[in-house]
Amino acid sequence: MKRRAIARESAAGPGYVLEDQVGHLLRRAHQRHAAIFQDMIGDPQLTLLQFAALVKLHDLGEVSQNELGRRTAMDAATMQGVIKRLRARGLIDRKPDAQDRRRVVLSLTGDGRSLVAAVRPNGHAITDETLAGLDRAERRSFLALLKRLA
Amino acid sequence: MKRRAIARESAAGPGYVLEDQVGHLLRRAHQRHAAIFQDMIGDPQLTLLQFAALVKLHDLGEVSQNELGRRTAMDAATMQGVIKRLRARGLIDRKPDAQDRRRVVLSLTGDGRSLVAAVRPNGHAITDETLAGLDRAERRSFLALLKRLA
DNA sequence: CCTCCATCGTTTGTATACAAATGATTTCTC
DNA sequence: GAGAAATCATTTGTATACAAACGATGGAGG
Repeated sequence: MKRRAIARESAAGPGYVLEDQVGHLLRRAHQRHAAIFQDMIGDPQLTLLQFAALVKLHDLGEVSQNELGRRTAMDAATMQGVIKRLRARGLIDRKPDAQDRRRVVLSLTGDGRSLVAAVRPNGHAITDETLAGLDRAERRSFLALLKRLA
Repeated sequence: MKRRAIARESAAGPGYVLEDQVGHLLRRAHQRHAAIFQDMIGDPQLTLLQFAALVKLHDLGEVSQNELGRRTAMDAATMQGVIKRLRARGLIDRKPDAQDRRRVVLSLTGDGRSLVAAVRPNGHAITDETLAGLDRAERRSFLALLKRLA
């Protein structure tokens, strides 16, 4: 049965179905999550990456821009834009690093801390909604496997 | 034990760790897959979405632009750009739809078909490399769960 | 047959993503 | 300690992503 199916696919073509590919499924799952995030985060202006940068910066206190990028999986050029927009909203401060003059030290402003306090709790509901359809055991299993791929 | 941990997190903060969130993990897994794709697809100019559009168009023969977008999970504006670049490379033809004058019918050119034939086999190796680290059973399980989220 | 509504493809504007190159600095190495 | 290599932040250029608004067309209902 299995063998027949494989033989038929090989004859008819490469048996490559776009909808079954990990990459395509990862992309669609991420799309869906992004939509849920925008719906539920509570601040329509805030994007996924901006939220990630704010939360991480809140946890770290002070970091250089590139370091924050590494911690949030953004490259330097992308981080550039994200930080620029967060600074424009007055959520982030920057000052030169005393030890290393190449670096810029980032930190949250009062508004930034307030916003994190206000929206971070929504993160749990967003995660929950993203995983809706999976039960407890399935979620645990899925997250464990996904973590090994990331 | 579990209760202690939860209580401590609630006291210290929301217990929201960026690295453990589905959204962040989905994003990083997709990033890694995209890098593997660019490495292994065989045509450095070809992107993930362009590949998806070509493969889907190969399977369907002829479709309208919006329809192809639906089949590949791209919105109309994104599809616009993807098709424009594929047309610029001479991989795709377009002609007006006889029945519906709003529509444009897309199809692969000879070059387009050749390219699909040349690079689609690499898709399997890309999927394989993306899932490296998971054994057969884990892959099956992961893909089944991911499909339910997408 | 005519108006309302949906769909099609397009454009504009904003926000990722990342390669590649840049100038300023720091660190590494001999 | 000087030259080489690496790191930092930035800029440029290309390619997604998607909301929103657009004009053109199509279909449905009265």
